[in-house]
Amino acid sequence: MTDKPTTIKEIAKILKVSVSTVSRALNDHSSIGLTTKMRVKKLAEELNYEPNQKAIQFLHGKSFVVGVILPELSESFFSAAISGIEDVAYKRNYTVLLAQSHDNAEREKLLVEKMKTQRVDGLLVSISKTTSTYEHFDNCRKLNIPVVFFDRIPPLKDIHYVASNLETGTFEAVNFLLKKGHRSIGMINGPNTLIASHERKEGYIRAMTANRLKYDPSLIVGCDLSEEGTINAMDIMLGHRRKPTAIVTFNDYVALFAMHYAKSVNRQEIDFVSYANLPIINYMDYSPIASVEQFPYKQGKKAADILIDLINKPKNDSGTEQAYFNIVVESELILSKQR
Amino acid sequence: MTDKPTTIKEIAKILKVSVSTVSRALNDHSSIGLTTKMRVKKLAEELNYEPNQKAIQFLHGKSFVVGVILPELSESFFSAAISGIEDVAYKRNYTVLLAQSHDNAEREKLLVEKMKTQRVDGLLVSISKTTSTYEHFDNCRKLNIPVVFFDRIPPLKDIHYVASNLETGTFEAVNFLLKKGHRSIGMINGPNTLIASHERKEGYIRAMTANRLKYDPSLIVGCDLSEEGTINAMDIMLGHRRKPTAIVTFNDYVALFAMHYAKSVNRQEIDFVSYANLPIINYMDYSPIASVEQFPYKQGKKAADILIDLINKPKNDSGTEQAYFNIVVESELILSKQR
DNA sequence: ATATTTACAACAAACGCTTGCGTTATTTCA
DNA sequence: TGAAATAACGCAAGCGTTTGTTGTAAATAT
Repeated sequence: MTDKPTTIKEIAKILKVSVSTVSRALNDHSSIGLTTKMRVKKLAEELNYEPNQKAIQFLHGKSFVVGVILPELSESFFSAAISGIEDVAYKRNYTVLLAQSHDNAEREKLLVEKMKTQRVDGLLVSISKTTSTYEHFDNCRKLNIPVVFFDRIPPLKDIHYVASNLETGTFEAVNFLLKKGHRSIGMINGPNTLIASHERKEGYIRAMTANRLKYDPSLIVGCDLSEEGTINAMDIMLGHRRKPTAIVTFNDYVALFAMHYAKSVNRQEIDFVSYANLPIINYMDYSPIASVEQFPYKQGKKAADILIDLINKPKNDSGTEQAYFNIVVESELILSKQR
Repeated sequence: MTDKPTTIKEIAKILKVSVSTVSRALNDHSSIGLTTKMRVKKLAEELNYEPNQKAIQFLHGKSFVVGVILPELSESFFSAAISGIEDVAYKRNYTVLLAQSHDNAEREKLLVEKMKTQRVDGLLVSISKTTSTYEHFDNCRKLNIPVVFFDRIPPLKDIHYVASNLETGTFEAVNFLLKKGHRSIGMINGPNTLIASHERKEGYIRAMTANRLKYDPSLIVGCDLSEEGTINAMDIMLGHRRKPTAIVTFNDYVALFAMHYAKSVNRQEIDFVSYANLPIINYMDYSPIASVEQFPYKQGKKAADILIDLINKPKNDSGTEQAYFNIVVESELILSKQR
């Protein structure tokens, strides 16, 4: 039946008016008579007319689409962030083009390329673990596509980003453990390439010194975040001469692996503190006693808002100094519910 | 510097050739001389030329975008499915426009509308828990936008879908428990509105009768999948006169709640079997002894493949009877690794 | 040397829609 | 009654690309 979608032209022909009249009628332009307006709208309705967005986008050079590139949707941090992004995007009449890099720098590059050819109006990016070059993003700037990074941000100047400050949350976490009486606190940290690893370390150190305790670097061990890596780290922890009685882990997965291992070697007395990623971890029998919450939904919202603002900002007229949004969302220590 | 993106026209002007020549040169058309080709390509490179997809899509009336609407990304079934969808979409040169209904029928309707105005070439949908009317999808057909449902499919004739058959997996699960010696097996099922609940029940019944055992309907209790609902169901289970020694739960969340509750009332001896959703559940100390795997990644791939085939199929020339793809992915019982 | 093919490139239309401007009637005011 | 204001609509350009057709020179065949 309905083969090709109805066009404005067909309506015009049937009603024996010009296409411009139809267009204006549909857009409630003031210079169109009420009767013609009605006739046009009625027929449009009947014919199931839907304006061809492709044509309109093409005409305006805008797509009302924001691209989102993130490492892994299955990580609940990101799926929560996406919800935030979606919510503001829809509220502001944008749609979301989503893609996962699967923590692969190559793929990430490819995706940026794809987004570029799709001519998204802006890009929201959380970079992959393995990304070490950043030209593909510069490239976007050349095409006037604003980029806002969130959570996993590259070590660059002159970028827009939204990220959480893990330093304060970590400070709170370590401080909490100290107040609880722990004196030897271990930390299973992430790879040094991540800014987040440094922030955690800083928070740890600050908490120690704030409590007039000596900071023992050997109590912080790096880890590639895999299960094997975690077990290696745990072996170091458990064999440490200072016998840590509490451990701060890089994320919930690491916590899970670590706790599991601790239990298997009968060291269940160790207290764990982690960073909130997995909602279900609270349902476990042996779970972290506290978590540093990073508010992914809020971060997503914020980032999307900034991006869309950026998109709609009048072009930087050569003279105007470009301002960069650097939003830091404070993290917060949340004590686990007693179960 | 670079304000507006470079166009083919500018290249033409600079090189003093026609736009068509430039276009053909860039597309390696045979009727363009090698030297001009080179000149054009070189300049295009220098000017950072990127073809304006909006214009191209508009011209062809195609967007090379498939829309995906699903309930919740944070459910790992869906995030896995998305990965499958993405993979085939990219391989076949499509991009993915994603949206979550958050299990809200209203929002789902809205999203379909949005997808329609965005003129996606096709739609992949897993309907929300609360969806009960389906006209919004019919609407797509009128615009010649093919729709393929996956996993959560509506009870309609004449639709394309990919879904898993939970009946066989459930049969295997119950059968497995019976072979293991259990004689009283409970099932915490989902709401009756879901087809999946029925399939589970059917599988349960078939396994019982296949083993010449009487089927006791009171051993299957419904549940709204919340924690409270699960605890209610568990109370019924635990108070049942036949004392179930094994329980099949609707999904991993329910399993988690149930196991936790079982442990808290010291009934840790009960064996659980669930449906695989959460990868991390295997890291728990007290976890299901087996899971029914539904292969979300595979389902996603399959669904996307069908959709894109549909998109590229020559239009149904009035006479040709439309064929509907109804793909069933068999589920499979996976025994948990001994840990 | 003339006719015919070949190689290369330009012209122009088309996709659906918006919008500045021009063109009619019709009304309003002096 | 004539001039100017107003209302209602049509014309046509333009957004960036692709593509069928046409044009023109050089190369080949006769």
